[in-house]
Amino acid sequence: MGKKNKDFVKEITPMEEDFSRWYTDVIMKNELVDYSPVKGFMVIRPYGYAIWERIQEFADAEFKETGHKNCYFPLLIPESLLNKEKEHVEGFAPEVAWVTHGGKEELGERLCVRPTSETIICHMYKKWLNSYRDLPFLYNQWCSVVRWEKATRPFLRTSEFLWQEGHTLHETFEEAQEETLQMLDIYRQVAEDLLAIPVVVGRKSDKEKFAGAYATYTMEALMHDGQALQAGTSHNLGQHFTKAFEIKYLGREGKEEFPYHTSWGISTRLIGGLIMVHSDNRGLVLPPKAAPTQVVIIPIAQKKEGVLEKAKELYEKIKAKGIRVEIDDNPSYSPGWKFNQYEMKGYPIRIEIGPRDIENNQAVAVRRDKLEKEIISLDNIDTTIGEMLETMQNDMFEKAKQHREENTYIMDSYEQYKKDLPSKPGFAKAMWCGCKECEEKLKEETGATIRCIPFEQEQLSDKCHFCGKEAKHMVYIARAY
RNA sequence: CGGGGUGUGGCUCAGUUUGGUAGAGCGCUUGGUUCGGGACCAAGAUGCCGAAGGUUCAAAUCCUUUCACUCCGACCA
Repeated sequence: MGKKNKDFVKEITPMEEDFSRWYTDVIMKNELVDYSPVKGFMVIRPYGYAIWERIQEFADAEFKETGHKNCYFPLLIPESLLNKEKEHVEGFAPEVAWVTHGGKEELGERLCVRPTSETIICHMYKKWLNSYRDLPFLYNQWCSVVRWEKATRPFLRTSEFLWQEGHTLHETFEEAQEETLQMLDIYRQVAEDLLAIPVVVGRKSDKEKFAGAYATYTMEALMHDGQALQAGTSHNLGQHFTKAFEIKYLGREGKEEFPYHTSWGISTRLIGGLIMVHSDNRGLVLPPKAAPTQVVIIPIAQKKEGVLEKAKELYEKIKAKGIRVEIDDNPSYSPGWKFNQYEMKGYPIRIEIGPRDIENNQAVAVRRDKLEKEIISLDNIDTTIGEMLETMQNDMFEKAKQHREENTYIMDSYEQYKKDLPSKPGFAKAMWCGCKECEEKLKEETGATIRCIPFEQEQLSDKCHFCGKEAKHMVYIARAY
């Protein structure tokens, strides 16, 4: 025994040493993704995709619960459609990919690979909407979009990413606003209840809002290294697109009306957030609800009589409880090897069962976030494990929340902030007058941006931290991914 | 787009300065002994040394060209 073959061991760069290397190591060594032949694109491997499926399942259930239906729109959008909403084209123009040929023929009109689907969906909605009786339109699609990025990182920023985009039409502004906020709250639940990532919810500044939106709402999470991550957005698009696309209907008063429009999305970026918030130097740590497999059973000395049988019995018992469980009875790896593998992969709970345990009617359970061995009785083991998973989920959320709070502070003065920023990353709360000049100055001088104007406001001062004029909002500021 | 770096079995690399016909560890295959924190023994399989051209009796190694990837700065969910 011993750690002889250490060359082969998949050591992960410690995050204190190089956060970015650490992140890549965790992703690559756990085989979540692989690099594709086309630069900036990513191949999502089965384990990475399984995490995405957890998110999909959770979010989709919420969408259905609130009356939404899924559909699918084409990948390619004619240039003329994209051009219909001016701010929108300008916002996305630098990063769209174009298709110019079909077979050998050059196309009369270029087609863009969707960077988002507002335009093509509006084009269809125009055909589908006739009367106020048809409203609301509550549709969503799960798909991928392409944005030609210069610098990419797996999950956080890739040229193609999987996401979900919901697009709704409503009779009134208020209804659209309600929908926008409702969907943001569902996203908050995905982040907090499923992924155990605490988020700050609020509105984006005009500078940071979606190209063509009336208002953009966001949830912002804080990563281990003190940088912020925009984890989901919901836009109230007003009538910008519906007017540009001439989506009209006959209203209650017999007059032609333009509906109010929303769109909202979350993407595989959430997986990047999940990794950066919870994981450690040994690899992934997955919250139980988001983990593809929640429990792995490792039989010890499995050739000895009764061990494998007992392990299988445990497996069946735990599985019957609705817990996602696996058993690893591969004889060619030692238990120590397996322990390390599953720790790296972030399996929430590992159960060891060997001859000694069977004699004592017990098993050893280890929680991935704590890594402490705990002896549990085989009686009611299914219930015990169920409870452990639940506690673990809550503990992970609390731990992340505590980290965020420890790294959130009130900006003293802007001058001081500039000095402190390199050594003190995290969320800074500050007052802002609302003008674009202050916002641009901040970005230019520090690289940090106004992440959002949180719904939960605090009156820190009545003067803008940047220009000293009358303050309108309290904002969260951070460097972002 | 500017600056640096790297291309050698599946992976991580050595070998390049000073040319001499391809190396290591791990992984993989087969068999056996093991199994409570990265086991061991034995026997195997795997390479147009990123690509093209040149110099030479001889090139992974020297020269030229080219391609790819990667890191750091400007832009972005």
